[in-house]
Amino acid sequence: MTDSDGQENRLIAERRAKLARIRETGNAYPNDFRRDSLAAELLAAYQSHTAESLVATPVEVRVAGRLMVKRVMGGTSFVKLQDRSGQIQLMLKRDRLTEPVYADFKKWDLGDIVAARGELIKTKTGELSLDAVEIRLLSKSLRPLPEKWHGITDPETKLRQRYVDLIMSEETREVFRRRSELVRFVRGFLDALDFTEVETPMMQAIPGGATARPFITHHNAFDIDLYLRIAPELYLKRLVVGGFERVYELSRVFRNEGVSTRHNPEFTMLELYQAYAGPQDLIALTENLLRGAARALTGSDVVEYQGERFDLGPPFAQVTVEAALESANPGLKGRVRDRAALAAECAKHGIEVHAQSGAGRLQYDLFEKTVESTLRGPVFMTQYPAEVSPLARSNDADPFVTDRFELFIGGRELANGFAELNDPEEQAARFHAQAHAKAAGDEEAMFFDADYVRALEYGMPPTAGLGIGIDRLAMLLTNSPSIRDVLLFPQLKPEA
RNA sequence: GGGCCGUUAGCUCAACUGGUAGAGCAGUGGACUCUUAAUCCAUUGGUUGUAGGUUCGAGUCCUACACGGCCCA
Repeated sequence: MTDSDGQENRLIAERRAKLARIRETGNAYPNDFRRDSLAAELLAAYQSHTAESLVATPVEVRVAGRLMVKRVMGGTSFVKLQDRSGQIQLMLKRDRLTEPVYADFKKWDLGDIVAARGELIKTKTGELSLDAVEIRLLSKSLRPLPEKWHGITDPETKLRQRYVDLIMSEETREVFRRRSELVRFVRGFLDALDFTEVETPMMQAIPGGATARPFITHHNAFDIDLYLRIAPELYLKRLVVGGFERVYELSRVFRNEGVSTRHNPEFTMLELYQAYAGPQDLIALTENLLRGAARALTGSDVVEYQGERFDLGPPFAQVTVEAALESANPGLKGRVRDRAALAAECAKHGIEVHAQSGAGRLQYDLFEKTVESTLRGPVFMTQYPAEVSPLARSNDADPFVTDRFELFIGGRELANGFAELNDPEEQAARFHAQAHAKAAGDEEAMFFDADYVRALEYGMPPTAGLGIGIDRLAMLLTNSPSIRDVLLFPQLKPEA
């Protein structure tokens, strides 16, 4: 692992010595070469041409990239350059390049950044190649690349040295191209619906909008502690008050919790708010967004994920939390709001029951434990308890629950939305209850945000809001088993 | 936090019940003017994750620790 081993030093030392010789004869890191073609463009345009037609109408091009394959023979050698689009083969002939240039090339190493100019040809085996008349070393690579055939297999090295993983693995490059495509799709989708993208504070004096432990940092000039945001929610709703009737933010949030295949301390969330809309409007929007993203990224409504198939084509099922609880826990039949019955079921599953937890809290804990992982989906779970939804509007007919929904696919929560609580007095009461729980030791409970209540007092139109975990959606659409696979630089413990 | 597994050359992997740490790729020297994981000849390279312990002898057995993976909470 460490670089200070004599062995690696020897390999690097050889390359450093080569670099030193290059420095003696000129600029070792020139930046005056300009390419005019990418590997994939050339293959797309000329792979179908015959050898004869390429001779009859010569095409001269300039390419550059990383040296990934090197097959040296006596007077003719073949190498492959890798650029952002793919790889192209160069044919290097001693007679054409001249003896000293060819001799220099033989000293180059895999990993070097190289430029070439020449005419396109077809080799005897029909591979489109560049018959080089000029080659240059643009950037010396000092560290040896992993083995060409297997690349990196150690998952830790792939994450810690993502740059090497990206050099070696087309699969990894493809995952992150698709993630980028996903984000672009989402922005286009929302822009087309007349949503405005905004940026709200990541450093907040009062973290809110979710139940989670925040990171704390310090602002020197004000000499105050600030929190990294756990959600943008309360700021986005202030903007709805201000008249941004359709608003979204697609950006990073931070939660001070452990790492797992599904969790990273910082992750990317889409949150959007739409005035004069209800939960069913956002359920429809969520379906359209997922369906469109699947089509854009995979060309199909049917997503294959870790051996399962999920059809995002038809409208997704909707099931209430209480219905799912009753079918997963027969002991709750007809007593799904009975705190004693819920506590008994919780005990059965080893769930800690706190004295201050009401029936809603116990329902939610039991739901997470006995239902969530069984939900294949896509399915919207609806009617979440008000007790665990302090920012959601209560259901008109049944104030025990809120008009909230969560989308599950493959046992994982992907989205969370609800009709927003816009009654300032009830919001103040809910904040008080949260602050009370926090005082009683619940570190994830919310703070009382007086300015947010003041904003609501100016009047917020009836609004529905939605949050979608972009990393988890990227996992689904790239068939990645771990969130680390869709994060370029996931959080790891520092190297020893 | 608990359980199990992993860590050997730059990379990918071997090394039986404890008995001289090996191979392929990469590298170095040589041959080779259409290769496709090019081929052929020769060759360098190791504090076996770290620190202890048991033993005549430890990559291998024991303990602790570090990092990672999987499962559970």
